[in-house]
Amino acid sequence: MTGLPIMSVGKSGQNRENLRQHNLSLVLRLLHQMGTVARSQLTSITGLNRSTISDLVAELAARGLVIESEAMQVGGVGRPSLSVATATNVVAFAVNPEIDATTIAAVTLDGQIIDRIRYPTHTQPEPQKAAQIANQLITSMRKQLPVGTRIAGVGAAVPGQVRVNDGVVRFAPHLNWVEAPFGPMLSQLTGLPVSVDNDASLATLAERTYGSAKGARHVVSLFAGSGGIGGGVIVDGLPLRGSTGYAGELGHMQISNSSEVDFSGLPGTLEALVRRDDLLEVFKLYSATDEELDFEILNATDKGPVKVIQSQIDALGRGIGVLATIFNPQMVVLSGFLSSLFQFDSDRLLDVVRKSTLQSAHDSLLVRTGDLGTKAVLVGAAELAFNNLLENPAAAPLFPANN
Amino acid sequence: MTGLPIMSVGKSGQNRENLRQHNLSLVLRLLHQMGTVARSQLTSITGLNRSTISDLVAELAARGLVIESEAMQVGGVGRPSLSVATATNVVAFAVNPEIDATTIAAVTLDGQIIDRIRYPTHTQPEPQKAAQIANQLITSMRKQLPVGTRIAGVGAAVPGQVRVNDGVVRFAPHLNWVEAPFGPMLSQLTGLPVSVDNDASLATLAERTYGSAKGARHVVSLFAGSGGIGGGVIVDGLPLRGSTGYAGELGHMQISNSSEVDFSGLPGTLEALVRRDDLLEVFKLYSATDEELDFEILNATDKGPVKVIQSQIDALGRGIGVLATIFNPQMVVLSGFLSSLFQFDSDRLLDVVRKSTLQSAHDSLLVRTGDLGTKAVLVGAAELAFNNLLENPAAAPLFPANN
DNA sequence: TTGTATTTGTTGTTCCAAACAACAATAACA
DNA sequence: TGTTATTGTTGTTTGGAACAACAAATACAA
Repeated sequence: MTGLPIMSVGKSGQNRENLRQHNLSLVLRLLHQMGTVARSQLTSITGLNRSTISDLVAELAARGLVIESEAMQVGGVGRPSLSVATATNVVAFAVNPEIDATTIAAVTLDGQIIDRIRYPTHTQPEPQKAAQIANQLITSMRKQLPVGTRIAGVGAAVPGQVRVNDGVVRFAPHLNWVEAPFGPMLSQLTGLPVSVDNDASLATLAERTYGSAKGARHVVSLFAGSGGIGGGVIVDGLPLRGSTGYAGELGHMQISNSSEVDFSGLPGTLEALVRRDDLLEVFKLYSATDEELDFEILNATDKGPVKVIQSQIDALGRGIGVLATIFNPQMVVLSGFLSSLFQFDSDRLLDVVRKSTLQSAHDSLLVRTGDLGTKAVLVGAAELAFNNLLENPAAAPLFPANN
Repeated sequence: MTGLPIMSVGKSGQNRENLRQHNLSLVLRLLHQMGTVARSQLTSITGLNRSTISDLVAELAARGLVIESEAMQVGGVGRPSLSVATATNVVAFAVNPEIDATTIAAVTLDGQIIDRIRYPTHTQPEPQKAAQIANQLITSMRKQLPVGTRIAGVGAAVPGQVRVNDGVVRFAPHLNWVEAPFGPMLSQLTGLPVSVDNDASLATLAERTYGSAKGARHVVSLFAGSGGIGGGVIVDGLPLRGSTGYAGELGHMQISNSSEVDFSGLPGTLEALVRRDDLLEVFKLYSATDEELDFEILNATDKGPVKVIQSQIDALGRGIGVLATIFNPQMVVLSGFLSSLFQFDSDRLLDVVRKSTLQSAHDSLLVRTGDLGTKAVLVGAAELAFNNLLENPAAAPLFPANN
């Protein structure tokens, strides 16, 4: 019972530096999420003293991360409080390689996309090629950013399973990538820190920070696109990652005895039962944008399509029920064509959910559609890139846009 | 974008008191988990300064929570380090009402059960009655504890869904309790603080702290008894509770199209497919202890029983696969007769698990049996009761055993 | 046995971030 | 115009962790 240190608490003692870092991080995170906040609000939200907030904001301003402006609030008694906002010249790059295109965006510290390029490719790019494309796009975008812009880093959202620690894409079936060190490659090329994660997990993060799950502490999200069904989970305010970073692959959970297999070869999973291709087929389409598919679903009346839609709604409902039972979240967020399914017959979906969910967990459950659409992945990827800065505002490096 | 505070960070700014509290809590938690630790180890584990550890330990000793003793380590160069251990006179009571008995235990701060009473009942007790029984047992046990013993509180492990915030048992099918305020009742009777949680969640906590999942940060546990299948999840070192406290009801997740229903009326769930009663029936037993059932399973050779066992193994494997895909845990811990199923044919179980788990999440997955057996629930309940003390060693109240 | 190197505990001092107190600034309102 | 309420600012206080110097206790080599 003695001897070996059994726990892995890893230097979690708190000293003065941690204290300051924690508070700086807290203030910057609040501004990051809320955009503009009065200093007096910061004191009441954090519980810190007026003078402490003054000091913290001054330090953040000195580092060029926030800007103090004249009071904007009107109506209250007493001296008007100064407004604090995130600096507009701090950005992160978001990278999203997909089967038919690679997209790049520049996102500001308050979550606004200020620039965006979509670079179509004929075939699915090799990892090395995708990294080169991304680097070129970033390089050219970097030149066009306003002088004085500073870059926090790069976040990549990949449709596949990602080892978050080292930025290696373990398996991305739609890109045909296996054990691809995309993060290190792109970091090498750009000279910027690169973080990589699963696209659906990042979209979830974006919905939590700016979208329909804003501020929620317990969220399950399902995200469907041409690349199957992805998922993301927020537990107590933080993304669920699991021991090696693969947690949240909600599309691949088996919910039925069906022998239909998904893109990873598992039978009876949510992804095997709720398939974009099956919808396209019944609508006699070879390909369609998300908007076109949405239109077809919402206007479906023929028996064939309706039957397929209903069967997918039923499977989706069961999946949601399982997740709600396991996680007891405040809400479930649906994106991509899943929100079309929801809107087609929300009563049916909610009914299936109710029948598949443990009563207690169902009581306060909300099912919603995502707010951010295709922005979610990019904003989420930028979130990932901003994380270092938000975690340690005093020490995280910033890079010049043009040198 | 301004105005309303959107986030719910709730006074999370850190001040000096928090700092001290955090460090006291950290040290006490380490001792709680590791039993006896050298002071020099505390410095290296926490990263705090030697003199700071000295100060913290002195404060904890002054409050009677820890004891410093002579150096026990031998062999090293240099001055031997003093040993620090948790005080032996601080205990929590664990309460576990079940269908046919109510069990009480006194557990020390280092997780040892020093006293235990099982009080059989003929019928399932009403909440009020169960609270009275528990109070009587606690009162009599309180008198027999050594003079000077101090009590941190009471933790109750209930086989059902518990609203952790207010100690109300929302639904416990085996006890036939609905919306029963068991926590407040017992607190009223005993005059002690009472916390309540689901029994399987607490057993998981115990396995994480002292059992086969000791020190693991990502654990899924499945726990089977006469009351169906319960579950518990540890995410990043902390129990998963969900937004209203009902998370982790893993037995009630639908994994198949079967129409068999579980105790909560849901069809096709893990609990509906892995049933103790089905095993008893095929063994032609009316009732059996866990040990008897374990013996029967491990020695089964007849075609009928083997077939049932195999079918349950297959369902269990699928359930584990779903959970491993969702949570990507380091390990899955099986307790109760699930460990018997595992031991009967571990190859078969692991094979099913492999086929139901996303490859990435399967790579580093361990499946283990629980170490603590029936102790787990009681130790876990005591953990719950100790939580206040561990969270804030300087402020949490302690109560005398005999007055 | 003695001396040296090594590690740990102890004590007094230093340092730093947050709290606090007093005052100035700026609004609403009577 | 004076009063009240709220917020920002400045200088001081405070508490807890780090630090430095020294003492204590061991292993090991000479």
